Amino acid sequence: MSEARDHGESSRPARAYHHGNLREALVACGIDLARAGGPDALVLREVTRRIGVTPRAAYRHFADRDALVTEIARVALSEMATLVGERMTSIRADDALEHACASLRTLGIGYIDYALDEPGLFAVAMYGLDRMVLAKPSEEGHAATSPYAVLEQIVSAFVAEGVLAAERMPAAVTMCWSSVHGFATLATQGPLREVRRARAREMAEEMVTLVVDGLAAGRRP
Amino acid sequence: MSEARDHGESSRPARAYHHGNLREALVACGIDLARAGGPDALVLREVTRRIGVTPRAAYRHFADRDALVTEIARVALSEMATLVGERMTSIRADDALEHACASLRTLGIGYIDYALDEPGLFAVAMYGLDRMVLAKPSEEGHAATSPYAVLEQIVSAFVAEGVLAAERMPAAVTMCWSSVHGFATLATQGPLREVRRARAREMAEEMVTLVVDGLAAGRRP
DNA sequence: TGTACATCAGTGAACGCGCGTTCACTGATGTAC
DNA sequence: TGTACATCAGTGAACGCGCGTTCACTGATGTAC
Repeated sequence: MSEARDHGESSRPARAYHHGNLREALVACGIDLARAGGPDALVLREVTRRIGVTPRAAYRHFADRDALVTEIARVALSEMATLVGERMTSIRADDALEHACASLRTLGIGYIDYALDEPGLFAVAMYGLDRMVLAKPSEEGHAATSPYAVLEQIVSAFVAEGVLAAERMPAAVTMCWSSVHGFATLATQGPLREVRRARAREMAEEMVTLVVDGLAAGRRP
Repeated sequence: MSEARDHGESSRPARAYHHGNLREALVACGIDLARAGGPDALVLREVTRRIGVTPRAAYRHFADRDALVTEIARVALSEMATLVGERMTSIRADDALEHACASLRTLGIGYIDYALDEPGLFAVAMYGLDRMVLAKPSEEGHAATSPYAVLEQIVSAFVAEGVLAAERMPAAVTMCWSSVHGFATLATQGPLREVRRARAREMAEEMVTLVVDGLAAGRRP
């Protein structure tokens, strides 16, 4: 809900020739299509058709369809990050371990919630996920934006609290991400598609709890 | 490797008109295409082209493209089940808990191995996964064929051994499946695509170990 | 053992569709003087 | 303040592609008698 969200057609009287902000309109409309039908529905011609502009016009703003898809993936990813980020700020906890647990829960549930609420955008977001991981957290200034960097940070807190062996950290990160991503995928595009939304949320919460508790209870004698 | 695997063109002199076993040839060739490029590469016209038969001929054996895709998903799923099943038979363990742990590891790693070895077929298999879950294990006679049923059986052993609370079983099943499926998806179609195969296998083993150990160490005081 | 005929398993050509992308263009905008 | 002109942001029509699917058909096969 943070970026370009309203259609160009509504904002201005739409001058005959120069649209004004066609690029933003293309992205906004692309988001609508992606939301409704995932990556396959993100058809360049349909986007221009809806805006009431020639297909060719899109090429003034994007090199090709792929560039548009990538841009929308970026927006979706940042929407998800915003959702998680907002929830994260309201976490209050007494000790550090408790805080880490709550953060991990919030991150996992947030990831899944976004997928359940916006399955189409979630599917497109996976398209742009590549750079999310490959960029090392230390390399980028705004590490906190990337969900993956946030995950690493939280799990490292478990290590700092002596609850998780340092050498197990990579595996723990992988497990957290895989389980949450896997659930989101199964519930969104896979066999759990038929499960009612409310029930899916319950299942997600139980699963995330199990993951987090498993990690927190790993204290060695 | 269990079902139809060789091309029709190689097996017989290929009579001019009647192909002989076109249906099997369609499936075999479809598998080749799916293996090479996933669901999108599974193009009906291309299949018939390769076999050297009119597109129309396919409709003698399949209602439409979707029926062919479904059939290939079924084959892929059964290949995966076979792979896991074979590995499962060679498990030896002293006590029941140890056996359950080894089984769970084998199942998880097998699932991921199949995805890593056959990413295209894995992607198509997800297409046919729906019925795998929705069919309750008790309802079907050959419950052991479905990976999901096997998973439920193994996890229930953890409950029987008093290591896992009965009310947590559904969440545990979900977690196992999600983490393994999520990893397979990330490593196959997602951001972990770039990771070298050997490294991906290492990561998978570490992660599965973490999951299984977490479940086994859940003994309550 | 030979023939008639129903059935089976393909042919060959075409339909309509919608896509991404490219062509040479023209109308609108804003800046220099 | 007015005009010339470069630049920007679109138009409109078309290209080639490949897909899934349907038409009326014909050659091969096997069974009944």
